[in-house]
Amino acid sequence: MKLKVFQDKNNLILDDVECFDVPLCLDCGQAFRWQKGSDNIWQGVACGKFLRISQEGNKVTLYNTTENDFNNLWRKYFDLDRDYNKIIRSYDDESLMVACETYPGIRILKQDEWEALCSFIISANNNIPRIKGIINRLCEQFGDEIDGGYTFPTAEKLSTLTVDDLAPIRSGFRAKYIIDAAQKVSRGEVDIALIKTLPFDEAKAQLLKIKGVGEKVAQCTLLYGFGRVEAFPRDVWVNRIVAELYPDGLPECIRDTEGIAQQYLFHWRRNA
DNA sequence: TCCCAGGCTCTCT
DNA sequence: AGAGAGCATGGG
Repeated sequence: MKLKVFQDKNNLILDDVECFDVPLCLDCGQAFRWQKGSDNIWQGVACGKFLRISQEGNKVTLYNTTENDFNNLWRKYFDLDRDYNKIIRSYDDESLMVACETYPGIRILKQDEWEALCSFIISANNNIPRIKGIINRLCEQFGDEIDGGYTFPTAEKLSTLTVDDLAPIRSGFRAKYIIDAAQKVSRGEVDIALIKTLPFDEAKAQLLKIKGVGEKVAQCTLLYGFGRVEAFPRDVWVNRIVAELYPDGLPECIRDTEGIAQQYLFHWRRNA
């Protein structure tokens, strides 16, 4: 995309953005920590920074942000170097085309690997408002304060806790899974750095060693945390879509970008 | 009140 | 290997 980037005092402006709907990206069920503040400015903590961001038409404002931070952090986080127009054009499946036309601004956020893993462990058999609540309490209790928000607690930090310590976040039966994940990741039994280098199936196998991580959570972690867009997480909504539209298999055109197609379809079906 | 939620583990066939 | 119960909690 012919993205224009320039500084306006303390703010970083993006102009002529394509296939980028900031509120949609931040609130379509892939990340759980962004909140809409007053005056339509969204705020949250990611990439170790507290960010406020807003959008009017094709113009996006990242408040109090340098061009360095944009290029080093946010460009990747918002997946701005991927040509979503090209991907959408490559879809020749009718339902998928409708989904893309309806919600063309969806992008796959490249979140922190550990945060994505932990977040989708919490997502199991849970609803999105409650997932957000649990994760917010987790960050407030055990993360570090940073400007207006809190960082996501590290695996090292959480590995020192017990299930009882997590009672205040009210995560239910998932607490023991969070602890197991934190312990395995912090001691390198599940090695995030290694997983980045592994082929998809081997990477998934590593994640499946964690209690509370099954097929769906592993796929979500690989998609939203590791940027593996060939992942195809199947939740109840996606399963409905597959049963209704693709009973004989997924369309050929989504090969290698299954995860992106999945996100369009998920959001489309959920809001139908 | 009841059903369900971006599922997983454990147990029983 | 495949099916089914149980799981904590709270939003709608």
